[in-house]
Amino acid sequence: MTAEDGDGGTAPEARVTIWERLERPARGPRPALTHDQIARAGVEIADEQGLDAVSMRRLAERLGVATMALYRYVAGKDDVLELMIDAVAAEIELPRATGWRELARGFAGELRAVGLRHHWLTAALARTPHVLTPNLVERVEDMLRSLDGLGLEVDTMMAVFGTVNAFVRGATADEVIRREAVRRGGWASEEEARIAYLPYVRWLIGTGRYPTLTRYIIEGSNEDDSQWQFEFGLECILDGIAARLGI
Amino acid sequence: MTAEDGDGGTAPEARVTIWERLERPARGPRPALTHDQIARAGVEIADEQGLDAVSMRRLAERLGVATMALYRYVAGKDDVLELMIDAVAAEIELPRATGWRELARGFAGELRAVGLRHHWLTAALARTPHVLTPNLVERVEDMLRSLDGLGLEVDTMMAVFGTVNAFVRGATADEVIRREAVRRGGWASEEEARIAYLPYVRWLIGTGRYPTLTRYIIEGSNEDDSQWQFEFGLECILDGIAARLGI
DNA sequence: GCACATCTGCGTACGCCGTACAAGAACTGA
DNA sequence: TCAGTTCTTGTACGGCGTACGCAGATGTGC
Repeated sequence: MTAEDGDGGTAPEARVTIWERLERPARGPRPALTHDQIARAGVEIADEQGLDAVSMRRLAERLGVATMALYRYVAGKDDVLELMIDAVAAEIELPRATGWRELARGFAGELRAVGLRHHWLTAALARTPHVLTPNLVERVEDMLRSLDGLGLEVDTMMAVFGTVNAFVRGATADEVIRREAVRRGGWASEEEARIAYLPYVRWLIGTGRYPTLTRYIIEGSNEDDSQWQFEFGLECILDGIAARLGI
Repeated sequence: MTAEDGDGGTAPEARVTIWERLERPARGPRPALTHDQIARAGVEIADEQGLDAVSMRRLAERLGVATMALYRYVAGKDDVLELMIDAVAAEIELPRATGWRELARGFAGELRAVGLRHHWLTAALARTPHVLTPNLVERVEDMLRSLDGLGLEVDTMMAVFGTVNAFVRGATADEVIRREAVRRGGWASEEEARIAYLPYVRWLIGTGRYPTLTRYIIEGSNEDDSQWQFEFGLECILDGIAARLGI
């Protein structure tokens, strides 16, 4: 939260993104780090100890440089997050040369997998303002291309992508939050967490105001809930899109 | 990130949520604050200056008490976030006595409206571990009840709710991020932001690797994009659910 | 070969943050 | 009245992001 003022009546100043500053000038001493190394180190720390553990000091320590050395490569911590997001976005591998529906399925599954593998991703995406990192843009392009030539307007194509994207992010975020609650609470399994929260749940049920939810808690077979819910939702969405657009 | 260890082999300890600690004992001096006031003050600060501005010090200052006084009412900052989330969740007003589809539409629209009105909500939901606040639970119950009696299993009912919920949260998050980028960049309008990012977009287009995205940028009529995209996606989802479940 | 512009790495310092701790103030029930 | 309980507060600690300026490494033009 550095440029927080927002009240200045100044003219729209051009924002220079990291991605435009990547090529290094050929004048001074050779840099000791690359942006890739920074991104990788950040991802490692976040994977191991959570996003809050990614501090400039710890990052520098892991890279073997002084804290302030990092600021030669990034303008601030937000840039680090952006590098990290782009790094894991590269892990999204889309299937080649299939129809839009297969590609959407692949994109959804991969995005969810990445979000679960890197449990900090959801929080990072919610924090950083600039989300058009190169690797993400590349996936968007692939998705749009699969929808091209079906007689849709570009706005509609983007809406299709946006719908799938929004669902996957929301579903993954929910799932991650539940898993994180288990981890941060110090419980070994979801079962232990359920036991720990039992008094609260009992209190909820005891109020008598949530009969349907109570039925879900008691009757529901909560086996592999998340995966099944995700696939159910995704197929509904793809069905709805196909029907509405006639594709 | 207080209970971050997660390695202790201790037994599953019961977690006592705020909601169970709300009733006060009748012994000591009268409390100067209520949880409601704390929630309201937090929401005000976040609305005005963003979620990062909600610090225990600032919160206490606005309430006219010392910083540490807050800790008589909350166990830590996470509790404050939870109170804030529950406070704005109360703003979700569902239509009465309609079919599941109308109710889902209402829920979606209201949740999106709340998320846009309180632009910090998305980030808050991504940070706090415990998301079963009373007011949220109440909305879940209403949604589930509207699906009851249609011959669905409880798991399916919950999946329907989860799908709609995930989509709305994802879509709203995306929208908020875009708006926040404008605000934090200090630009007065989205048009100014577009101009500021023009060099980057030009660079993206210049690479020639994103032809379909380029077409969207050039041909797309980006008028009221978000609202239209949201409604398009929502209707597709409701269509798909109705068709798949025969309801 | 050498001065100079330029870039890199780093140490220090400032003002924030969340919150542990313990002592004092306010209130109640006996 | 007064012991017991709860509420409020000041201080302090370790951590955070990063502004600033200096020392040294590196390439360029003479």
